[in-house]
Amino acid sequence: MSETRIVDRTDAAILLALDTAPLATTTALSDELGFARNTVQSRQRRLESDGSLAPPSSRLRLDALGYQLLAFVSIQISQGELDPTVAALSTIPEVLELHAVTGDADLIARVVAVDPEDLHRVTRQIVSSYGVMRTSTSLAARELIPHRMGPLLERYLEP
Amino acid sequence: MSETRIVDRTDAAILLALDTAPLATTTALSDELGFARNTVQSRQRRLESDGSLAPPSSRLRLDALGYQLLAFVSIQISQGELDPTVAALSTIPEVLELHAVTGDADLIARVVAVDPEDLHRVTRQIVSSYGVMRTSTSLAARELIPHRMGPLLERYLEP
DNA sequence: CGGTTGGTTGAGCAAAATGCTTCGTTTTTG
DNA sequence: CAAAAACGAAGCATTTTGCTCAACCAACCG
Repeated sequence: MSETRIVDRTDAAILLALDTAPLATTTALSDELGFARNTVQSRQRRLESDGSLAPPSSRLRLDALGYQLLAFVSIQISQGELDPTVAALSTIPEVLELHAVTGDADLIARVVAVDPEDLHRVTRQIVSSYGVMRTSTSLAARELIPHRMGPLLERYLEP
Repeated sequence: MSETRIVDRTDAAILLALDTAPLATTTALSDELGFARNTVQSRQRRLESDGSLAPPSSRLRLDALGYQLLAFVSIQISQGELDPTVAALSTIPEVLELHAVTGDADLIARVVAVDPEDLHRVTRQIVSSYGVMRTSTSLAARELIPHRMGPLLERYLEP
């Protein structure tokens, strides 16, 4: 049982304040939020060491890396070959996420590419990976709601 | 045309170093990487003000928020009603992302929930949103590759 | 109920980091 | 090739950090 600590109101307030001023100092945050500096400091450290936070590089936006194309690739795999298939797909840098899903597909991969041709290359690489039987690509043409956490966090603020 | 600045080798090195030590100071980074402190400082500031980085709260992991369930919901909508539909779906906090995709579905939403019952509630809310005709939910049972940026960034390090 | 534990606060202080500026050198770019 | 932009190095006043201590409060427990 992974005893996952769960964010509380204080953590949420700090995280939301950081969204407004990502480079804010601990002192500035404690001033603004009305917490003691000690509190903000220990909370920030705890969030980091807790494993509550993904690596900082995950903040990097894909277009800032030159990747203009995002696709969701549904993947059907051979029965009982999950582990080696995952290992094979892990070697493809453009595969940003991989999920085992219910439904007609077995896996869903989040994939990026610089242009259509590049996407084709990556898709081909996926198809030819160990254990992969069939794929189906959904190209994300427009990002209608960019990844957001704010609304969930704001729930914590009103008790 | 949004003239998007693109990350270079220096930026990539800084971001990757931060993954190892998220709370590292600018001074420590410049020491470790062999760049001048000025350089690291200006790069970090530029990344933030550039819009190259997503809000810090996007680093927060879902399970740290108490959300154990992740699902991809395919959504078919009424023709020509995109904007109001997006507006309606935006009001649901559990909808973390929304993409317009090619293929049989019109939209794909990334949705979280605390438990199956909660997911059912959220799904119902999506279905009953303005413009939504039909949905199909794929529950992400296991996260096989958690969101990662590292492999893409590491490409920048070898010139 | 008394005791314990865990988190918050406030204060203080030395050490460290930051913000900023200047200047010479590269590197890029038109 | 020349102008412009980026980088490295150095210095310094100011701010922040890291750490410690003591007091306080709430929840928890035997």
